[in-house]
Amino acid sequence: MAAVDACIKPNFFDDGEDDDGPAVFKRNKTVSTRTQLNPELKKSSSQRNDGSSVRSASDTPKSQNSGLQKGKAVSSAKVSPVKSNVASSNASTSISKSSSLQPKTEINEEKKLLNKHQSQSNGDTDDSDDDKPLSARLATTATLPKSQSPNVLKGLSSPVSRSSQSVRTKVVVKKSDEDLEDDIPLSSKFQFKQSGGPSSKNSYDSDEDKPLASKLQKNGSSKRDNEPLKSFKGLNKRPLSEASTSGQSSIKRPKPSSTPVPAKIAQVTVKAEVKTDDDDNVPIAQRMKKPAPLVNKSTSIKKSTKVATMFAVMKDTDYATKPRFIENFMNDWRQILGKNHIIKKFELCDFTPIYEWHQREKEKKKQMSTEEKKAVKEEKLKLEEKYMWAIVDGVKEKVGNFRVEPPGLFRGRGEHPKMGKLKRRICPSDITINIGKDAAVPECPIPGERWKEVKHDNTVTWLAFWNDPINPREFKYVFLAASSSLKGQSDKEKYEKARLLKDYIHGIRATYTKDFVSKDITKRQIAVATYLIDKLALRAGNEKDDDEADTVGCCTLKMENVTLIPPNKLQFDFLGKDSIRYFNTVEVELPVYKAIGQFKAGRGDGEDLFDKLDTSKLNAHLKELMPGLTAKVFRTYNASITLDEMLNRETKDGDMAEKIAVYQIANKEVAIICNHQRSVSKSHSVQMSRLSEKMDELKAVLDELQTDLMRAKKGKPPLKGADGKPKRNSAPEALERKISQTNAKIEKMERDMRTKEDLKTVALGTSKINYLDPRISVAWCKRHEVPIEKIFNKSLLAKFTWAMDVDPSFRF
DNA sequence: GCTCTGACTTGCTGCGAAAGCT
DNA sequence: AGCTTTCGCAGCAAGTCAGAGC
Repeated sequence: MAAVDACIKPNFFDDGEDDDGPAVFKRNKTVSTRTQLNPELKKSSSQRNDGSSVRSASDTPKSQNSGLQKGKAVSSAKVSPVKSNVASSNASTSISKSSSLQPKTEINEEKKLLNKHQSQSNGDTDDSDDDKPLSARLATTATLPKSQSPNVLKGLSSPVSRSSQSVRTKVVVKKSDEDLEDDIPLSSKFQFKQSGGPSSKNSYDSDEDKPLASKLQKNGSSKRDNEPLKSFKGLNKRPLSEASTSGQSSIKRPKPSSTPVPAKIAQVTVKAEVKTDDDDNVPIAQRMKKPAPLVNKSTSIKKSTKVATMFAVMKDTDYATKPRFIENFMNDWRQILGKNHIIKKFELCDFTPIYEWHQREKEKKKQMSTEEKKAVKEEKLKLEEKYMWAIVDGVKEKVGNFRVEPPGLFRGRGEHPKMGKLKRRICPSDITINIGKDAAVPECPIPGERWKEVKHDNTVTWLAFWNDPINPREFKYVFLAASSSLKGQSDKEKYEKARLLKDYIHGIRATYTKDFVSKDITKRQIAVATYLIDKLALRAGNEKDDDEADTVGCCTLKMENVTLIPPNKLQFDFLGKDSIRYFNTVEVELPVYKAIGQFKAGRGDGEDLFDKLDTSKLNAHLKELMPGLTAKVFRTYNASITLDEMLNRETKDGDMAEKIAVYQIANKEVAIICNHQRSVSKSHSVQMSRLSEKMDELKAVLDELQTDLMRAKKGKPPLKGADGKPKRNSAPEALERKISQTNAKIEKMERDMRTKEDLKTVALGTSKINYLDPRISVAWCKRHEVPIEKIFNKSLLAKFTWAMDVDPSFRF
């Protein structure tokens, strides 16, 4: 495995039996990762970090395969958001990641990064590597010395994005452009240049069936009361600012594959325009190195095509019809096309051919035999195995997502101002890795590139991070998997804290009840906000920037989000996290109702309901009431206590199915409290009508049986069946039996239909994963002899290994 | 005391596989 | 066996919240 440090690898693979199991790593260490849990630790670490200096190119450990690298002045120069720095000096070779909090931790980790950025001069082949593991790409493309077998990837889908496959066509690539090109159907590239036919005008907006269209909508609708969705105003608060920044690199997301398809962009001919500066996203050092602008017509075309493909594959989604998405996409695409390109207007582009090509590719993939699929999967797994594990304090732990995100168009949720922008490719030089001090630095898989930085910070849990290309002030991290003991430990701490709230909750409620009428308006607001968070499980509601979707939480509720309904009801209507609508009318205590009335008095829409409050003030106050208490603890507490109480109240001595139904009802209750919604499946209505048809049939059968029964009792023969054929005589007892069976069927079907309808917008999984103390479920299963597998799937079992040995008498 | 940064948790969706149904 | 529905999971967006920095 190319990328891995020799000494690391053995550890990873040799002891492998437990590799895939939900191995339980028992460790005693309890240091917590989170700052809050261990303030001291954190503090010191940060201090330390600050003190350290930023590594400059020269500091980098030679161990990185830098031989080749062009020492780019690295990122240091560029804004690295990272405040810290590397412990460079000591850099000696060690890099393994450290994540553990313990001093001696050493995590070895292997990481793969995908970028290719500069395919070294050989430049050719840049076939859609997006989906290949980096190393594989290298192998194929170039010089990677120890790389794995060259064509391993054939036919594989990209590690980056699972569903797509890449085009293996060869393309001449020049360095900086590569990014965009991977995966674009070659032919489409060609097409680009040719002038597209007369094409229909914008088939684009016309023909789509927008399956997604309804999502927002439905999300919006409240499941609690089926109220029609109101429309929310979009936010366009911000004019696509940095188009320039983004424009730079390329991207692509779809990955398709083999067959080149002539995708044409309708009436437009794409001109290959030479864009000299299109290597914006190329590390400076590399650019310098670049012999000359290799960018030429063809690369530019490829790039453009890639970007077009990214859009084309989204043609049948809701995004493709959103003006903001289109505008952002066009702005970024234009940057790639260049100023003088003939493509100017979105409306004149026909993305259909690319879209259709993509559909064909998907279909092809679907048609593969089971064996072929299996083989591909195994192959992929083999290639990725080395990136899947880290050694933390000597224990092999599973790594969470070890892939960087492939280039693509940003799909924000709700009315996100940046939707449609190009998400550029992430390169090694974007990535900071964190490994044990003594661990060997994982080899940078791309010749000529190097990691942005190698750190040895054992006070944090991340293994690697890079800046989010859409919002460079933010980061994307690689963490250990949910099943790791590190995560399990913090999960457990989370639930322990929520349990602690049980001991304080009465006092807290008494306090806020008293403060509903406090003279101090801040106090009153804190009291009311806490009440809402407690009673309605609202989120805290941090402030948001204008370049994010316009959503709110408790502290950021606006005047118009809460309506007073006399005598003492409040109607909430707002978009919360992920732009999911929260619509709920609740009866509240009169003092709360009055207080809200006061807060609203004399103020208008757009203003904050809690103008004296923000999340830090609120949390600071909560902390005075209970150590470590913050707003989100209430959600965990209320979810878990609800499950615990419902399970214990409702479980009867029934059969297994009944017990599980009890669990599901409780789970549903929690999901509703937390407002966990899902979009209605596209086929929901079809499925429902199918069920009702069946129901009608059953009822008809029932009627017929009843008639027959009546006649049989009178000694008459049954009437002819619906098909006109005569039926056999049946004894009344037999008919009665059939009737009761049919009734049972009808009842069951009615139940199923109700449940289906009921749950069509309710997502049960989120609460199970994040809010329900697994010990409640495990203990309940033990008490009622329900196999835990009926409640938790494989990954939840792995995630909750820490909870499995709980005592059956455990109560939250 | 406020803003910004950084780290980590929470959340929904889409896709492919498994399970269920006819 | 073939089709439909559900399940499981990866992907990645979007929250929360602590602490640094000004």
